[in-house]
Amino acid sequence: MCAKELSKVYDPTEVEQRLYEQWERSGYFKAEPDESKTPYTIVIPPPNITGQLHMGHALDNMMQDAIIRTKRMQGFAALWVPGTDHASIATEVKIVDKLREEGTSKEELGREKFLERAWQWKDEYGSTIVNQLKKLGSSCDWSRERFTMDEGCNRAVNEFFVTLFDKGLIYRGDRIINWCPDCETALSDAEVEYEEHASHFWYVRYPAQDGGEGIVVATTRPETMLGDTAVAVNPNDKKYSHLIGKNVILPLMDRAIPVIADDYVDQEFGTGAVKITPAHDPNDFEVGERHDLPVIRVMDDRGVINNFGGKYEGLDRYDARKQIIVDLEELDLLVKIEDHDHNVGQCYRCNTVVEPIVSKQWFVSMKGLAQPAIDAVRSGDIKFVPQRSENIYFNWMDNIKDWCVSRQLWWGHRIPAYYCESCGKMIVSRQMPTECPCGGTAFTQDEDVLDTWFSSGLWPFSILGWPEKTADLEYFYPTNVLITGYDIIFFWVARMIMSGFECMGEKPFEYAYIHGLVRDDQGRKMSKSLGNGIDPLELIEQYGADALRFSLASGVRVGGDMRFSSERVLNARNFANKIWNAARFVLMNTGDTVEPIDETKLDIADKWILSRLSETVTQVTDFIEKFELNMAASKVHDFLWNEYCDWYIEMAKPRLLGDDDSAKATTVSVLNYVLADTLKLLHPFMPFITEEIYMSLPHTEGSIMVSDWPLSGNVYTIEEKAMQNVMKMIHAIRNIRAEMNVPANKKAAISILASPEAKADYEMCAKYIMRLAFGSSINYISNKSDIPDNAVAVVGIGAEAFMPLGELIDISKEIERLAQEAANLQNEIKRANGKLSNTSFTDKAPEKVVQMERDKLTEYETKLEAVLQRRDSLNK
RNA sequence: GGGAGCAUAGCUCAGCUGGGAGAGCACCUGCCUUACAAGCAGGGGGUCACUGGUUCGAGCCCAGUUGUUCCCACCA
Repeated sequence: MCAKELSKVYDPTEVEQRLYEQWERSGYFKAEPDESKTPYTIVIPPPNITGQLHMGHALDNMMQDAIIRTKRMQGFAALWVPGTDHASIATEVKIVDKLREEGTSKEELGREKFLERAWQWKDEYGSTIVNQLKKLGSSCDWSRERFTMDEGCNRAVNEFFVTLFDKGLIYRGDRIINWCPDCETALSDAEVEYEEHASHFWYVRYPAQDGGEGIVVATTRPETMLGDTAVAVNPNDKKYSHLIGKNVILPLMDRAIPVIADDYVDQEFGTGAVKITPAHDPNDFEVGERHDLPVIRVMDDRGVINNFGGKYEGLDRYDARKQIIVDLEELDLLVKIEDHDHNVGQCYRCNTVVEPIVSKQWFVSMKGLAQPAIDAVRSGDIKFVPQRSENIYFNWMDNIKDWCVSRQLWWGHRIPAYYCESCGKMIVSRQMPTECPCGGTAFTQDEDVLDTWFSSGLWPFSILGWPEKTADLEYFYPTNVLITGYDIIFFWVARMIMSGFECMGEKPFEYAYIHGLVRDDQGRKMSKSLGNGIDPLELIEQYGADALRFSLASGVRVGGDMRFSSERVLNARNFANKIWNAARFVLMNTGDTVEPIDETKLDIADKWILSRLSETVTQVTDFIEKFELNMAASKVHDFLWNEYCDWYIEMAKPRLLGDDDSAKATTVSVLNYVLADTLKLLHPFMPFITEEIYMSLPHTEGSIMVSDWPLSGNVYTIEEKAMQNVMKMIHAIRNIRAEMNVPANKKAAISILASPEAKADYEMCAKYIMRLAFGSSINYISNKSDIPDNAVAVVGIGAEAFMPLGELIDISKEIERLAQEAANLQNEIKRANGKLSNTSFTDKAPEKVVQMERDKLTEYETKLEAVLQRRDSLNK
């Protein structure tokens, strides 16, 4: 593009779309096993097919993209595998809702037709989220896009299931599980969310069978009493010892149930007596097993009382509760009601209060699987970033319980267990068996499907070909970093680690980078119900993907949540515009070609900026390596804006306008090369604008995506230091001009009296001081006698500057100002002297620190001398 | 009950292994200085939550207190 065509304001919309299409066509996103390169692999946390891109995705994917882009430029075979998750329960809930709207139901449709609908749904909506990820600029290898329910993933699921079953690590049995009466399926413990609800304790008397007073129990769920099969007390509890072994009458049901003794009961809590409902409470279930109690399940799958609930049959669980309380009151068996806040478990998908229910389900035995996964993190084989997020992991893993993996849903991987239609024998196998030992040849597959996370837990290797031994798997596994939020450590991260060791015998990733949540500007979780969600797509449309990405990058704290407001994006947009205009300036001054940098021709300003660039390259590279993207982003930002634009470009102007062709050419080279390297450093965060500019720089070839990551270059310590002093002087001059309200367009003659050591530096920078300190002329003087009259003085390091500002100078005020400055310096000198005369400081502090203090002291003393002399000379 | 994070300018947050408190926004002053007013130059503004300790030296390390956010477990 010709420089003249660049508009004054950067317009991201057109650029982003065009470049993304170009990138996709170019094949730069693709990665193949390449023995000449080192692999670097990231697998995407597959978003749900029902999903809409939200800020969490945006953050997550920006980070992955930034890292994979960096690695690609650093010469790795960088692979980022994308895909989507079938999200069994989440998707099924949505489809069921849709069917309800249409006036039908999944039962009416039947399994086969329902699944057809589900696949249609997937085809229709699964691409939405993918297209949204593309809008962000994600450089995934789309040719490898996967789906957790595709054929390969299904093979992996069956393989894993059968292997675990054969090892005895998967079993089927009646256990207490969390049941969602709305979704009508079992849930795993991780799928239950607890929330505090205001509720009550109901104290109910169970009269003794022999007509005695009996026993009072307290309960938060009175409706479960219909299924009580005992009352338990602590064996050491004297107040109840006489009842142990006797029977009490279960009210409303008129059933005699025993009073049993069990250590589980806390004498101090409630009445010290507990009603035992083995079918509806996990603790009671265990008590029941110990005492061989009957298990009576009184609710059906919809949470409605069943035929074991006597006259309450047909009532919803909450209606039954109300009725039971009324009835107990009438019987005078309700002793009292207490207010009680109570944590209730809710389904993480539909928020319905879950019911602990005994049910026949499939379980994975976890203890054995967990051990190698725990060890790997303990030993540092897998590293969590930040390290403290390990705590969440260990806490879960150390207390891991068996995982209920069966779901009474249709959308998902069907459990590979088959039942012989002749003899009922169960066969677990990779494919439908052909013959049963009994001779039967007809089989029915288990109705249930597997927990979504059963398949996503295999993601890092199933998408590379497992259980086949593919070249991809060999080359790209284990992956390097997994980036995700702390909210799915249990669901996903932990399970991938376990399955990784089980299936591959090796960790699935080296680093688990755990980031926080994106919150609104008041620190609240973004949610649909609050309506405080910020739509990343709207932000992209308004400000551009680069701006969104940069604002996210500069906001991520390692491990912490981030507050987000669109103001941040506005800032990033302004930054994009700043870059754009810097580039515009460079291109306006650049011809068709750019000479390579000739070190022998470099000016002090060139060396300064190159030195600063080198430092920036080191830091940015380092921070990205440590996944500290916010630091990396802010370093490039500061370099580009505060050093390259504010100083270097300004210093380039007098040279570009001058008539020294060689200096002009050198300036153009440095401007271009430094800009190109800076764009590269910025590319991981702002891929589009950097590409757009990079491709228009004459000395670059091809796409920035596949350019080489910058290496740190020469550092010019001496020039950097000298330049710094000059910059300080310029700053001081601007400062005093502003103080005296001298507008920038009113130029002043500047005389500089420099020390012999600093003289050369200040002379070299004449043109810069002239321009940046608003000089009309500049001359270097050697004697105090040459100081112009009526001049204001600025004391810098190694030099003093004088500006006759004519009528603006009030001698008496100037003397006052100098006196004030002298006082400040004296204070500093006093402080430094105090420190340096403290022997414990000089003895114990590192030499470097002491020396720094000495240098400061000398500097202040020199300055003070100059200030005092100046004051005295004005006084005369 | 167990555990973790956070507390720094009016707001949002940086601050690396301890060595004179920073940025952006907001505010004030002056500038359309031909890359950029989505900008430039300058400025004001902080008892680094509190208390104690370690240290020559603490925003940073240690102990405790308060406030706040979150995670886990769960008592019927």
